[in-house]
Amino acid sequence: MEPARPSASASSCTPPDNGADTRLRILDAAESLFVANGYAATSLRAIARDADVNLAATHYHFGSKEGLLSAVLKRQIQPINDDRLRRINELERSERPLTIRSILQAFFTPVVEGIPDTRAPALMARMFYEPDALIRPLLEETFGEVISRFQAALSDALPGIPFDEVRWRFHFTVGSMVHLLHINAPLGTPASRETFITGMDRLLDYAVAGMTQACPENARELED
Amino acid sequence: MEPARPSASASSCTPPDNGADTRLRILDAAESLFVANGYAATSLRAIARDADVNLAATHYHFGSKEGLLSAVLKRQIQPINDDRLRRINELERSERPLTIRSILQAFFTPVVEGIPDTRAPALMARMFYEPDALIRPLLEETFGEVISRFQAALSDALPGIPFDEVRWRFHFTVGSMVHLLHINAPLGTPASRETFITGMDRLLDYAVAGMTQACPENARELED
DNA sequence: GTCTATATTGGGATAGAC
DNA sequence: GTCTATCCCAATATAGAC
Repeated sequence: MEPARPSASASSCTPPDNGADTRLRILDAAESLFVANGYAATSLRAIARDADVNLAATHYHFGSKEGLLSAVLKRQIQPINDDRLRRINELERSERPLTIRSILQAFFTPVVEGIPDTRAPALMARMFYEPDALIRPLLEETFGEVISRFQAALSDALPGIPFDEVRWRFHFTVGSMVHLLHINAPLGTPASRETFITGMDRLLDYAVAGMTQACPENARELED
Repeated sequence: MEPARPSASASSCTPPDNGADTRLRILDAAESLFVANGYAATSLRAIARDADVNLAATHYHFGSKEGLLSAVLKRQIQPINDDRLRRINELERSERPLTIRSILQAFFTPVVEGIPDTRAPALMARMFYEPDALIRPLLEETFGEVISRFQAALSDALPGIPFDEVRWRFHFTVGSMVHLLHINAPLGTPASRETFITGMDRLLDYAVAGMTQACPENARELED
């Protein structure tokens, strides 16, 4: 099915369709199937079929199913978390004290702005509650720094609230977000972008209210 | 391993250890494994081993893996939702208008009060985001009535807020709850009960704040 | 780097003795 | 109702030709 490329284009020019393209096609297919069916129910055979590559190619490029999952996660979720850290750092350089709203915006926005593409939110949601034991360390490695970083920022911005209470409230906030990601991308659907954006806007209001309960003067500080 | 029961106790008296016990042991084992590893990664063979029954018994009693899952869900989650409906109905008979807090209490409390036992929350959380296609209709059948019932009650109690907005806020509330259920019972751990109760109390405050944003006078109406 | 072919294991489901 | 034994299929992974 896949015609061989002319050897003239095999140099290091723009069309990279010969070797490295297989790897990308596997990553794309694996991502779609993991999102649609979960990790356990997705077979390497199905991935190879959807990617239009040979089964053995999956092992050649990623070593194992677990290695493939790790690569899929790293490609999509790490950029989001890196962007979150970049935003919160920049925020703390520019203004102090931070508002709850601005902190949560730094947490939510990188998810909305498809980085690197729009399937990232769906993948994030699907992987978040995967029961497979091998996924837990991957997730804790991926999200641990971001969570504690934002917990600290939120605690600074809520000086009257015990840290334990802040931790709980942020926990609920994360749950609300993951739930939103699930509903807009439950079964591999392309996640109608306007509905998703609307949901994220309302999520911000909801989370600010929940985080700042009993101190409403904080809720709209940034609303100018 | 399993010694035969004396035939004297084979009558319809209290100790039902001969025939119907197998069914219960399968249900218990399946529930634990589904919670711990998810549906796809759990094999009937593992269930039969843990239940100390023969593999064929799982098919005899439940027909298929899917039938077993359905039975597991029905046993644990339906009582919770029935209790929710009972509470909201009773609430609407006794007082009007309802407060957001009392409605959400009617939604959360049945989850906390282990009905019929304490593994129900963990099962509920695990199944909520299962990707397997066969689970979606089961869940929509199980939760659909409860969700729309509580959406309506919340909308009645928030007369100034458009129904669509109420729907979104309740959606986030459900997400927070499911996330809490996951964290206290992520991998088959027995879900330390005091931590879980603490979380549910704080979840109620958080959700009331989120639901009643911009109308804080509603938030503590029932706090007498 | 990519393929065919295969080794090995485990899955769900069923038939038929007891 | 419960067991043994088995069918049939799919899974991950690998060896070795090209």
